[in-house]
Amino acid sequence: MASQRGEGETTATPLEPADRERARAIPEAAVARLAVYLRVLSGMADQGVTAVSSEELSQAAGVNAAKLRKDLSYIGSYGTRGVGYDVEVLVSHIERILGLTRNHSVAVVGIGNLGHALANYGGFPGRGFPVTALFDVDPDLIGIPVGGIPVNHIDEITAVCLEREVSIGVIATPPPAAQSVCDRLVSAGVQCILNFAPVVLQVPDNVEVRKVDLAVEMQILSFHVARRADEAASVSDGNGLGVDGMVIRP
Amino acid sequence: MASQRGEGETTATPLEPADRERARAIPEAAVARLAVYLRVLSGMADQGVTAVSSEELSQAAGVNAAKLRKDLSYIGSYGTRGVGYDVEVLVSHIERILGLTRNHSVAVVGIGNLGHALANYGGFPGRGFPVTALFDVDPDLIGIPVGGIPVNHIDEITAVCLEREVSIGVIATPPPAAQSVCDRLVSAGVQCILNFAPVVLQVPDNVEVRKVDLAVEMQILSFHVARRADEAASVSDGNGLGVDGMVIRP
DNA sequence: TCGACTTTGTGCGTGCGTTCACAAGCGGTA
DNA sequence: TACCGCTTGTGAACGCACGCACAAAGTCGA
Ligand SMILES: NC(=O)c1ccc[n+]([C@@H]2O[C@H](COP(=O)([O-])OP(=O)(O)OC[C@H]3O[C@@H](n4cnc5c(N)ncnc54)[C@H](O)[C@@H]3O)[C@@H](O)[C@H]2O)c1
Ligand SMILES: NC(=O)c1ccc[n+]([C@@H]2O[C@H](COP(=O)([O-])OP(=O)(O)OC[C@H]3O[C@@H](n4cnc5c(N)ncnc54)[C@H](O)[C@@H]3O)[C@@H](O)[C@H]2O)c1
Repeated sequence: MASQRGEGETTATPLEPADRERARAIPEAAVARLAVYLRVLSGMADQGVTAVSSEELSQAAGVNAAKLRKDLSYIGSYGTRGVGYDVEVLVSHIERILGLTRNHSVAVVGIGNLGHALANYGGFPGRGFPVTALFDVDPDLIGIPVGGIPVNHIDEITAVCLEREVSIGVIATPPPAAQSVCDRLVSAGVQCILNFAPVVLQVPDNVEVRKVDLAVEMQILSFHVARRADEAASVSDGNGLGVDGMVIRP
Repeated sequence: MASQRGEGETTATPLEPADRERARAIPEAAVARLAVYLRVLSGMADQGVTAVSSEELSQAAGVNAAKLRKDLSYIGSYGTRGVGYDVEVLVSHIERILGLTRNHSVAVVGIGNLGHALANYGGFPGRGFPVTALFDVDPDLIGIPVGGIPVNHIDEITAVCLEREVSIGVIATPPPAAQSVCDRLVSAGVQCILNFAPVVLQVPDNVEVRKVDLAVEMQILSFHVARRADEAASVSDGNGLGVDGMVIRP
């Protein structure tokens, strides 16, 4: 995958003033979808597709076509009426708005089960997020390379993060250590944090945190199971389990 | 109204009709937060805290106090004015609404880097989500126990899912296999899917999909880095804001 | 060159979610 | 018992986001 970057563009493309104001006004929800469009578009580009309509793209991305067009309009007018969008043009503009014209160095803290998976994962470097530093407290891990990067001791976090210009920190430690690790990342100058520990992190205003909480995801799914079961129960008899004849048809 | 403390409640607590209507009306966003409150409350309960005010709880959960109270009001009125909430009471009611009074059996498909981490993770069983089935296509993996569960071949997915009453399927395969795996899960009767593959899954209406997309998370972070950098640039850069029209929100 | 057709970009109504602000309700106290 | 201070629960206003529907704008063929 990975439509290669660093091709024709200058390494640090600053946004035009007009784009700057645009970027400020893009709704958070739209930003998340732009990232999805970008991936779909990259896939299309890899398959040699050069043009795409909002209808096609919206279906591939699983959203409403009007919403897609509105999302794209936040970043400018790069479509051609009557025709659609040029895939490469769209890719490059979304990348520019998302700040992907520059690489973002990633540090992973906590090289356990999850940390290993993240460090070994090949999907990030190809998308402009090279993992350049790994940290842990376990003496047995220090110095061992994981995914090609040797693990550093957490105490070296400030020096290493500064040296390697880490801009995104990933927390994959046990919950009790998460806040302390977060604090250390922040004082090392990291302003973006992706948190896997099921803990609500307290950070200063200038730091952006996103959390990935699998237990929460499952509980949301559970809620929908329950709601569905109740719906079924209130329609038919009081038994939603066991013998239903699997009536799922697309 | 079922307001009495129903301790000693049986494993399958059906929702009262009144609650059923409530549950249907809970905004999706609130459900996600309820799951967070639940975890914070569980932590408090473990530390012996028995009562909590909306102010305390909201700070621990990192949300606005008014929002927290509104969220809690969706599930009923279980607080005491002038005092606050009883931690255990709140825990049990949130669990009931989220459908956590019953266990949800989980199947993981794709036992690679990520699948191993998930299968080994101890955080799910403790929260009512026992992992009871693992699937892969790799012959070397079939039969090998991971986290105590032997890996089955993907071709056995229907039989095994039915037998073990799997209600949540987790997809951790490479992207090209994801849609096909999803289809097989669906035809095995699984109606809830958690997808780690960076692919937009197509599913029938009666199936609920949630996706965890790390690349998207990082790109959102990247967007904020870029926006912040531009902001800094426009402050030091005098001519940046000559553009007309566009109104910027504070 | 012109007209017909296609698809974008967006103004606008609608509905959901967030926030404010305060009355209602409860426990403690005199 | 009556009062006081505290916290909940919620009505109401607001703001954002979604999606419809259509004019604008371009392409293509004749
Ligand atoms: N494994 C999963 O599938 C999964 C799923 C959901 C959530 N999580 C969460 O992700 C986090 C990591 O999970 P895991 O399964 O990889 O745990 P793990 O126990 O396998 O690994 C944790 C690692 O963090 C290291 N560590 C501990 N304290 C540290 C500190 N102060 N500084 C740096 N490193 C430290 C440990 O040495 C260990 O290597 C946990 O918070 C867990 O709740 C994991
Ligand atoms: N590892 C990470 O940290 C990470 C991060 C983000 C996203 N992801 C995504 O998660 C998914 C899994 O990542 P990974 O690193 O574990 O990959 P992996 O290659 O280590 O493991 C994939 C596993 O899936 C199995 N598999 C392949 N086709 C299958 C099929 N049709 N049915 C069942 N099993 C099949 C393979 O045998 C392999 O064991 C990928 O889609 C990846 O993009 C992973």
